[in-house]
Order: sequence, then structure tokens, then C-alpha cells
Amino acid sequence: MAKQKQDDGQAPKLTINDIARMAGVSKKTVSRVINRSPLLNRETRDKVEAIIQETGYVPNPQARALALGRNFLIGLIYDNPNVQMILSMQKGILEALHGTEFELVIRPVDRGSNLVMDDIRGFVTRQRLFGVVILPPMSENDALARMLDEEGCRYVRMGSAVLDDAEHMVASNDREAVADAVRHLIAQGHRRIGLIAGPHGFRSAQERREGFELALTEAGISLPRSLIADGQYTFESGISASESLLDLSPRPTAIFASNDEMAAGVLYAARLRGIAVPEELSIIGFDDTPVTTRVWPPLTTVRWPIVAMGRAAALKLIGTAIGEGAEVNEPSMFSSTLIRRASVAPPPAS
Amino acid sequence: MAKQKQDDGQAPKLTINDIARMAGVSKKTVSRVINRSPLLNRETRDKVEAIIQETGYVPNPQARALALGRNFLIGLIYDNPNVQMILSMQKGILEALHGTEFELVIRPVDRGSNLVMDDIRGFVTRQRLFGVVILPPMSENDALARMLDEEGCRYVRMGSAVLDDAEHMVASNDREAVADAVRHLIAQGHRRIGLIAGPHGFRSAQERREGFELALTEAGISLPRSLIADGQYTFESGISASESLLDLSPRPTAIFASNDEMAAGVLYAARLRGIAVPEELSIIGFDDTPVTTRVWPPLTTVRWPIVAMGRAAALKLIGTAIGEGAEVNEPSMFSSTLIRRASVAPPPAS
DNA sequence: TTATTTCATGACACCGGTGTCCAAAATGGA
DNA sequence: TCCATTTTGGACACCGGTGTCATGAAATAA
Repeated sequence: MAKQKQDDGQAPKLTINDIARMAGVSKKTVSRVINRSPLLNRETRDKVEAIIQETGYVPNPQARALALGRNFLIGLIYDNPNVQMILSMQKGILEALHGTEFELVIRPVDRGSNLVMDDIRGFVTRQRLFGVVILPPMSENDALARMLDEEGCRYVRMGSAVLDDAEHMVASNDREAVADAVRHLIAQGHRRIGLIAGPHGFRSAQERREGFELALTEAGISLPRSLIADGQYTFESGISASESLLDLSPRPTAIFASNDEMAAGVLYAARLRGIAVPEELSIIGFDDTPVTTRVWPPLTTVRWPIVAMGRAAALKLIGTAIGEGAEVNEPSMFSSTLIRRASVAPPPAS
Repeated sequence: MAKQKQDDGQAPKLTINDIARMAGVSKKTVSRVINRSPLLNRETRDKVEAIIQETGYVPNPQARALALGRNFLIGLIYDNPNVQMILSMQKGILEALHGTEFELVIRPVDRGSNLVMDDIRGFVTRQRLFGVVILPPMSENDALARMLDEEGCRYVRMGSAVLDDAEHMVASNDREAVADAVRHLIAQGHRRIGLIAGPHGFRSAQERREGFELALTEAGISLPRSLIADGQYTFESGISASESLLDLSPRPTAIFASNDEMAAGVLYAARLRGIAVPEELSIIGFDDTPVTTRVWPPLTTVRWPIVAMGRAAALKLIGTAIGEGAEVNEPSMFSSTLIRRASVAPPPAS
């Protein structure tokens, strides 16, 4: 029955009882101090807080989790292949969580598997997660949102447009961003502009396509079906999709690819055919990933504030928990910027 | 005092007591079944296990964490700027953790801050982590390893070479891998080969440099100091470091860059000067990141099995916990492969 | 001054598991 | 048949917090 004091570590592991004893109050009173209960005498609070400061006591998260029936863990759920995006999101979320008691737990899921729902349900209920951030395209799954509602798990959905569930969304305005990019091409004099679309079923792909069509319609430019090619958001699909466009006669003088990977694929395909970029072909991508500056010429692209959005999502989740008076009111709609590099030029004189 | 049955979710949340009642045994007996205690009657075990199967009962991790004083969380600690590596490691670890009761918690730390140690200590002790995986260069910090030992926290260090602490290492053999790459250049006829080294203080940088020098020494090629330039593992540093090499006369006919980002920088700098790759200059990088195939020409590089190493690290950590008889014996040293692409050719006839 | 209300605090049970220790049952030897 | 020894299972305390309710003190009203 000897207290295990120096058994392995030298950290004596203070508990709430130790603090209570030192302060000469009950453990419940210490608990009140920790949880900022309003019905506390000022003196008592100060005394206990001083001791907590002094000793560096930190409540045991496991015990809290058990008593509260809720953990201080935020889950990050994704089924997305885009590593850059995942890591930037992760970065933003972690920035917001830094200094709080929250930790980030990663959960990649297997899109397509029909066990996904049960998998996620088990994840959030077993771990009693405080909340989750869902990355696209999984975030577009309304059934998932309903399930989380049922389970009483908070969530924020990242997206390329505000869906019905606006309350839980942090979104970028992809449509308008793409329209701006295409307007830029039109302003340079381009009229035959090709589109490499993203995969069917991705909301972002749809939004970007709509933005593309919007800009052309505004300018009164017709869009033959042949100028649209389907891609899968991968480099390889960018190469193969652009081949059908580059074989056209007359060839498009510019191509908007729905993400940077595919834009890099266009550049690659153009080089294989000896087509000069940007002299004979202008290219614009989307995401502003590092690859845009590694290739030659550096690619004009659209930058969306992923890190800031990740931060906003996390704050939105934990805001109610740490909101000390000021209601955390993060913007839910973020806008993107056209980054002009060297892959756009006026079309060649025909 | 009414049981909250259908208050928010429809999950009745089975507890060990429910199972015990249903099986007609005490909760402790159920606990024994869960923990595979050997001193149990076969019939009792089967009966309880059947009920667990039937009801889908899963023990509450928070309660277990509290009672055991240890969580089923694995921490991933990194201070590394290389997003590709972080994500690949994460992927490997998650693969190994999939289907187990373990979850992955992410912890980026701020290298250079002198609070790092306390930060990590707080992280592992508060959360009572089962163990952590440490990515380079943080993994080279011996003081950190000692601290984790003190705190009784398991750990695995990822590295580019086996350090003193071999028991806790999962490593790749960078030195030999680089030597192979440089031997390849020599075999093609190169004699004036430049090196862009990684940052001082990174073990990987040192190992790669040693591999470079090893191959030259073997071939009896002398290495003037002017053929070595310092980089920071970034694209930009690759550009500036290569400038000093490309200004030399005679110019090196090949450059080994200590990672792909810097190799991409060399390519960029070469293009700015109108130097043809690979005709006038061969380039080899290290890491086999996606950028190597996005640029033109695709870069020859060294691939190290990051995902497999992450998997091995995780298995090494949890192996003792899930080891059912068979002692998990993952290899601790991984070897790399030279990936030949189009950035290497024989040197120009001088 | 006394009755009533408000406020601050504490005692105690509880969250859902696990460790310790002891009792009952089963087994074996004399 | 009885006692000693080994299994097998349960009662109970405990991990470190939080919720509920009771209690005593102080403040207000009568």
C-alpha cells in the first residue's frame, strides 16, 4: 500500500485532491475554480488559483473525459487524395488548437467503402470526440452530417461552396474565383479556352466548372463541348485530358485546369508536343500548391486560404467552449486570389 | 434520476455492467475476458465473448485510460518542414494502427524554441500517451529521448542512420543510398560532380554528404571544396546554392542535391542560364517526391520507403501491446532505391 | 430581533473501467 | 471421508475528475 512516489518518473502527478488539501478547501471547490464557475467567492478563487499557478497543476484529461462523457479531442476526417490540402488544413487547425487543451486526432477514411459510416460513427462515439472537421469531398456527404447530429458530435464541413447546412460550413467561393481567372484569360484576348474539369461527384469540380462557364457566358463566348475534358484531379489525368484538347484544330489558346496537379499535366503534355507555354498556350491552375513554382514556366493559379480556413474551422468548433464573453465569430466564407505567374500571355496572332 | 435513455442519440451506450448482468457474472469477470486474462474458465469466457459479439459492446476508452493510467493514443512529433514526409509517415503509421484501438494524435513542435522540451513533456504526460513516433530532425535529439525514458513513454525515432539508441530506431541507410546514386553518375563518366548539402545539424544531411564523399573516394576522384554548396532543403536554397556551382569554370557536369526540392532548384537555375539538362548537366535528387515527375525532365532520385518505415515504427510501438504470442519483429533498417528518370546522361564531350 | 432568502462550500455518489484480495468451488492426496 | 491445494469468480476500493443536493453563513426583509 506504499505510495508509489519515485517508481519510474520523478513527476509526482498532482491531483485535484492535492490542490484541495493545500488550499484547505474541498476538491469540488477546486473543480469550480478550474471550470470558472461563477458562484465562487473571489478570495477563494484567488487562493486556489495561486496554488494552481505555483504547483503547475493540470487536471487529468482522462478523468475529465470520463466524468464529462466527452473528450477534448478534435477529429480530422478526410478521404481526400490531396496531400497538400490535408497538411495545410492540419496546420491551420493545429494553429487554432495550440495553447488550448484540445488535441487533434487524424482519421483518414476509405471513400467508397460502405463501412465508412460505421467506421466514423465508431470513431466519434468511442472516443467521445468533442467535434470533427470534415474535409471535402467527404464533407459533402449529408448522411454523414445527419449521423453526427444524431450522435451529438459537433462538426464543421469544409467546402467549395456553402451547402444547405450553412451553419456548419467553412467554405471558399470557388465559382467566383474561377470566373475571375477565366476573365483574366479573356482580358488577355483569349477566345478558345479549354477546361479540364474535376471528377464527377466532387462539389468543387462542379463549382469550378460553373465559374468557368459563367465567365465565358458573360463575355458572350460560346463553349463547344469539345473544349471540355474530364480529369481526376491527378497529374496523370491532366496529361491525358489535355491531349484531347491539344489535338483540336484550331487548338485552344488557353486551358484552365481545375487544379494545379492537372495544370502541371497540361504543361507536361504541351512540352511533349513542342507547344510553347505561354507563347502558344496559356495555362491556369487552381490551389497554388508548391508545384506551380517548381515547374517552368511557373504557373498562374488561384490561391485559396486553406490554412486560414482550417484555423477558422477549429475556432468555430471550440469557440463555444472557450468563448469567454466574446462570441467567436469566424467568417465562414473565404475568397480566393488569382496569383499571376508566367504561364499566361496573350494568344498568338492567328 | 430517470435514466437518460433517448435524450439525444439512440445509442444506449452499453457498459461493462450491462454485459456482466446479461452474462450473469461480475463486471470483473467481463474485464478479464476483455483483457484476455489466462485464469478464466473456458465456458465462462465463451459465454461472455458471445454476448460481447452479439451486443457489439466496446469498452469505454476514457475509463480504461483513467484506470490504467495510460491512454491508447500514439503521438506523432515533428518539427520538420517536409510536408511530403510528414504525410507519408502519417499514412504508414495510420495503416498500422487501422483496426486497432489506437488513435494517432498529431503534434508539430516549434524547433528552436527552448520550450520544446516542456511542450512535449506536457503533451505526453497529460495525455498519458501510449507512445510517440518522432520524426527527424527532432528524432536526433538525445535529450528528448532521455526525457521520454524518464516519463515512461515509449518512443520510436525515425532517422537516416542508426544512432546509439538502436533499440528505438527505425532508419534508412542514407549514406549507402547516396553513394549508389553518385556511383551511377561516375559510371556514366562524370568526374566533376557538385554537391548541394543539407543544413548543418541535420543528421540526414551529414549522412548524405558522407555517402557522396564515399563514392568519390572509391573512384579516386578528388573533391575540391568549391564543388560543395550549402543548402537548406528548400527549393529557394537549391536555386541559390546551385548558382555558385554553375558559375564555376570548368562547370560541374553533374550535381547531386541532398533532396528533391533543392534538385528542382538546380533545374530551375540551370534553365535560367540556358544550361540543358541532362545534356550539359545531370541532376540527382533525394526523396522521390511528386515534384520529380512534374518537372521537365523528370528527375532521377533516391526513393526511401517512408510509408513502410512509418508502418514499422507504429508496429514497433504497439507490437508489445498486441503481440499475441508472435513477437513483432519489424526490420529497423530500410534500404533505398535509385529511381532512374531523365535527368542523368553522360557528360558532354569536353 | 427573528424569519427568509441568497450565496458559498462541502459531502457524497457517480462516470466505466482495473487491481487486490478473499471466498467458494473444484481437485487431489491421505 | 476429510483436509490441503489449486482454480475460478466476486466484493470492494480506486483512478481523478464532475453533478446533485444539503448545510451553514451572510444578507435582506419583516
